[in-house]
Amino acid sequence: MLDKAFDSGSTEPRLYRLWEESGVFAPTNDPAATPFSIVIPPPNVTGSLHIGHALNNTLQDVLIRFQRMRGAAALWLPGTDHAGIATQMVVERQLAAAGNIGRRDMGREAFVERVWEWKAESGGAISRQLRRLGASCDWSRERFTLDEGLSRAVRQVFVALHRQKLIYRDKRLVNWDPRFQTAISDLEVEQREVDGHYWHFAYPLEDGSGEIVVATTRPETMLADTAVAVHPDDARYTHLIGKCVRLPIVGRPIPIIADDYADPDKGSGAVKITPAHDFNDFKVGQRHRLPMINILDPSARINENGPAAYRGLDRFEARKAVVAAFEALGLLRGVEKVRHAVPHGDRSGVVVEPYLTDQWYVDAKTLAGPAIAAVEDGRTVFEPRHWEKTYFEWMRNIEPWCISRQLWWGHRIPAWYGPDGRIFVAETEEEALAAGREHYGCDEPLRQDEDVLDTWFSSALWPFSTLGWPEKTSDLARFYPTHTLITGFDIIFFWVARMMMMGLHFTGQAPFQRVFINALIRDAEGAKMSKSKGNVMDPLELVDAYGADPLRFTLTAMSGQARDIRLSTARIEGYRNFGTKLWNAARFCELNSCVAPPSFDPGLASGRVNRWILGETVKAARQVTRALEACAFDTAAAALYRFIWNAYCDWYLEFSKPVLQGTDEPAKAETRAMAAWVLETILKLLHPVMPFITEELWSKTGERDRLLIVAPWPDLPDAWIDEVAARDMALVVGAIAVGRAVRSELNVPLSARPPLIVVDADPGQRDVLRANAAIIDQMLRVSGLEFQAVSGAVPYVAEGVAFALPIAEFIDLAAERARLAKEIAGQTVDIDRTSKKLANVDFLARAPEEVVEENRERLAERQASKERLETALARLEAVS
RNA sequence: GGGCGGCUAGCUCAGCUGGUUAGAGCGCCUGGUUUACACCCAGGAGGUCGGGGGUUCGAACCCCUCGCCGCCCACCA
Repeated sequence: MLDKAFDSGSTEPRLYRLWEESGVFAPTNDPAATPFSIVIPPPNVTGSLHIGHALNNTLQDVLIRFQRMRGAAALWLPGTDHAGIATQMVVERQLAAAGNIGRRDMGREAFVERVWEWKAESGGAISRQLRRLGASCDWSRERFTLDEGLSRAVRQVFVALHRQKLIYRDKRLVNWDPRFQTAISDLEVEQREVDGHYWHFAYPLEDGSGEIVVATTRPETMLADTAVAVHPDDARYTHLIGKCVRLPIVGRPIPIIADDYADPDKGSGAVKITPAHDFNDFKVGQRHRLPMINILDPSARINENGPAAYRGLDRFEARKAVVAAFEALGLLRGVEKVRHAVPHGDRSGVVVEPYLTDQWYVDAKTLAGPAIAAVEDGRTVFEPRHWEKTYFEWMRNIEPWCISRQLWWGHRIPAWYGPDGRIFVAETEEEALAAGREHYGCDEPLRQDEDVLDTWFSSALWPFSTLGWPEKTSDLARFYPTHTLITGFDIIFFWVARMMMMGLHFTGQAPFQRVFINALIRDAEGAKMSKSKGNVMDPLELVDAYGADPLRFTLTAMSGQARDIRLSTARIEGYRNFGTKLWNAARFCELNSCVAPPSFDPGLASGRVNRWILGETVKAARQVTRALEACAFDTAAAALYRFIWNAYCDWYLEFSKPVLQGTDEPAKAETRAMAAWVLETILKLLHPVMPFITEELWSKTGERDRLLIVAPWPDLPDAWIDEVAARDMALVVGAIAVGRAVRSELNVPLSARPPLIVVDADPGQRDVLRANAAIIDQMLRVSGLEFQAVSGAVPYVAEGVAFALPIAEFIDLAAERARLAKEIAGQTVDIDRTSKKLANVDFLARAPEEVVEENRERLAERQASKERLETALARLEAVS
């Protein structure tokens, strides 16, 4: 006997263990099975499961469970990302909290060892949390981006790209994060609106003939100015081009140059040029071969290139000092407050500085070509399609990708430097030394590059490195390219684009056929969830409170494509109730000994009600299947909900009661079998979204030869759809539903059991109603059918059949009059609209014939019911 | 400045390539101890589909325009 309700707390972990131990998460070895693979977007190893992960991984799990049941060799490959900066931060913070010495004092080797220790202790949290969600990943294939295999792939890719001149070392401006003291890529820079000032400074002309005014929001950079630019056509300044100004404070003469970059409409029209500390100025500096003076040290303090009085000052202190100096010199020409966007490091949160350093770059432009083409010609399709625009936009304007990071945790760059600075790029130190020997003619000591690679460099290889590349493994042959990638739009640039580039370059094939972009989760008010706002919803707490299934169903149902998801517990509660509803339906079946014998062939069922629910089941299965094929997860969830609750529970099980409680044994047997068979089918169809409750019911409602997780997906023949049964049952449903509304509106007590009078129906309809009299009796609470009109009965129409309920003694005349008037008004509106349409010659001439015909039938039907209602109203008036 | 998405019932959202009276869940109101289920059952109220214009026999859906809301990219003179 099933318990009163499903206990998720005790059942879910038990079932997950059962699945995992049964080995069903690994793809089948059946060579005939079509491979279907997904690689997980590897969460940061430092991470814990947040609600976004819950959504993303639920959708992946729905898809992989669906494919597994369909018989595919379904592989969901899990793993984690070493997450350079994030992880290094966590461990450094931990060291600090424990009062230990810092990273720099520890030294590189000891620190990295400490990070590995940390990883061993607490790095697996997110994998455990994914299990609680029910994620059916193949844990035997779990990968980590710093694993030996993946590291080897990274080195090989680096060396190959270097050899192909697609990786190179360059001295240019980078975004420098002074807190972490590392370069970061453009994508890791986040613009934040802050309050600041425009300071207007006068630079005196060297010959004393006047001054030129420039404006800046970063006064400290003037210490590194090497020119002032004006527009060549700016009449105010043409006479000054070629002259010099004497840079205040510093005292250096710098030229006034002509460059289009200067915009006559902005400020004074003259702009200070600081090539070493501004991206635009850098280009101007290159054009004019200006000196590049770097005045900042790695922590953004003024270095030895600044005036003595400023050395060692933090950039913001230096800013104040520079402004004060200008004021003291009488050269401050104005200050305005401005609110402007300032670049910040997305991890560190501090203002980043354009900074002149040597770094490694990937020639992204070249790699982007094939990646753009693959999406253009549809080898890879984004879902929803509009994200392709975003992808193209970025890919077509891509900049060189700075891949070196001045960190310790990550893949160390496989480049070695000789005593003369010559670079040897090789996969191993031995190879580098050998190359050095060949070059120098003797053994020379080489020093490996201190830097590590951007975390996203290894992630870019994820779809093939995790399958064993560069080895030609059977997994690689079988599961690459992967089928679908499910991820968030926030990492289309960071990750998806780069996987496309690397995948195509190294394997010749796009790494996935389809990229499904899932929405972003917000709180019930629409705010982005963040710890600082305190509005985060912890998925594990939600699992504790409601179970994994309701959370999964909620996320699936709300995964509509084009929008942010606002999550509320009310919704989760609703789907918890849905699970309970299913549980109780199963209890009902159990109570009524509903089991489907192995020999049961639903197609041979003869009962009208059974043939009807069979057809509905086929239709529901079609809908769910089609929706999941198309990643229309919300549509699948809606179809399941409707079918299970509104068709199976509300109608079919109610219809079955008179039979199950009756004495017609053959009918009883068929209904028992059908009820059980449909329930079984429901468990299968619902399993991808609600795996736990369905697996539990599967095991408790019948003798099973296998787990539900590997049961075959329902593939039901259309021939099982019986349109006649569907039409017949629509009549029964209509008679009951409309009749109930009449009773309720007229406040007829439930105890009243009048007969149901069938006023006007054709013989076939009468037969249907007669055959279902027991159902109608029970559900409409009437006492049998009568086929003779009685005066004073309250009429209603359903499915074109006229019914009446003799309930005169209960009714309030005024209420009934109001009801009829309202009904008539409703019909009148529709009749007017439809007849107007049919009177329109253009409509008749241009609308398709079937639409015209539909409207004709509709009009006739409405007019008939209106007449009936009017007659009834007239009779009522006569009584009163 | 460039681009994207959204604006449909009190709330959260469905409504595919234009064609019945625009739907669901939650909430609300009314009535229910019908032996699967009160995490339930039955019924009900509630929307000029952001505004305006256009195309069309016909527009929530297509076009134009305006208005909000959100996001992405660029911008620190």
